[in-house]
Amino acid sequence: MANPRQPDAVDTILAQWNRERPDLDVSPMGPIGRIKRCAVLLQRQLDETFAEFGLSTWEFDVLATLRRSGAPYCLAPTTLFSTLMVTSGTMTHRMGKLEAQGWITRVPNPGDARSSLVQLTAEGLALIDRAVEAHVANEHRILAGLKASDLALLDARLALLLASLESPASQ
Amino acid sequence: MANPRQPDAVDTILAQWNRERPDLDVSPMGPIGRIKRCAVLLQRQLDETFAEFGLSTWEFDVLATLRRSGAPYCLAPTTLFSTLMVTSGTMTHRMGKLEAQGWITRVPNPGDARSSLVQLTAEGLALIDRAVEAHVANEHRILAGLKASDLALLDARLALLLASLESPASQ
DNA sequence: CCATACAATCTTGAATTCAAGACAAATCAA
DNA sequence: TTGATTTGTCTTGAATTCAAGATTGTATGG
Repeated sequence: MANPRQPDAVDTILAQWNRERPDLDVSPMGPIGRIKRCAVLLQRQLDETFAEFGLSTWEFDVLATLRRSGAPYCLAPTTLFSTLMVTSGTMTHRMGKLEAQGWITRVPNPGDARSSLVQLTAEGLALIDRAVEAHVANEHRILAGLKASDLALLDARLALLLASLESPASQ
Repeated sequence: MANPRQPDAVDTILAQWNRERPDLDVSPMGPIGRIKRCAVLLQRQLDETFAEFGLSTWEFDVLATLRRSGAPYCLAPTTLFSTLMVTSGTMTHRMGKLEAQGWITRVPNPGDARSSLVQLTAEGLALIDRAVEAHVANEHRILAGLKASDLALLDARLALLLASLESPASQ
């Protein structure tokens, strides 16, 4: 009926479970397994472009978060770690590394003496502006194998799922 | 025109980039960012069920891979780490932990003295059989917020993307 | 048979992450 | 004001992972 497609790794997993545990309806493993596997494979390809700029994924993520926040490219650590879905301890470690590289500096937070603010340096800004151009081009290349209509459908349904996962009810 | 939906974290990111770098077409960040974010949020919810059985994700993954391979639940380390997309060193470490827990044993490989085979113990088999039932139920619950038709569309397009990412041409 | 290449696994050291708790500053209640 | 609570960040220690190289066994070509 619909388009036949080439089998992927998840089809194999589903077939194995259906043989071994026919009492279970393992169909949710399809989308969940594919999301997980796509995430890993996508990440590997994104990393290659980051590496061309001497960046790891997490370095790119922090610099990009500061960049897209707009001038003066300055955010509180709490904003950064909640946006990036990591713990505060992880963020402390990341800021130390990025500061040592000269890509960010800490500036005092006039409104709250418990924290500093994190700001892109001129070097950090120049780097992330170049890196994000290559990154976006890379993403276009990675998705070029899909028709625009399929990509739009995929994105719309991912948005539904993400909204469901982000809603408090699902916690 | 189409269904309005509630905005998610990725909508915010796209809006920020469009404001800061209107020269870039950042639309691929939509699906790629959503896949990454869904993967993280899904994983957190899956972990809660694994924890009920005293399992971490990677422990579940190894035991489940052995289980779905069928009797005698026995695979070579190379099969395991390529299936699970980790390095051989990671697999060595994992096998040590699982063996210490008594969930797997190593049996000699009659065909190749360089390797042993890894086999589920009776305890490991009983554990993973119970855990996978809860895991599948949990996955059903997690996806219950989506209509079946949306889920089917999502899965079909994810399969297209995954096939594209798994094909050698995309490496 | 031997040398060479190849394959499977393990070891080592470094990087990254988190959870839990420590600590200081801010906020709130009275 | 003062004490209690909350908030923001950092520290510590353990867990997990990978890359690179070491080790051992297998296959292959003379």
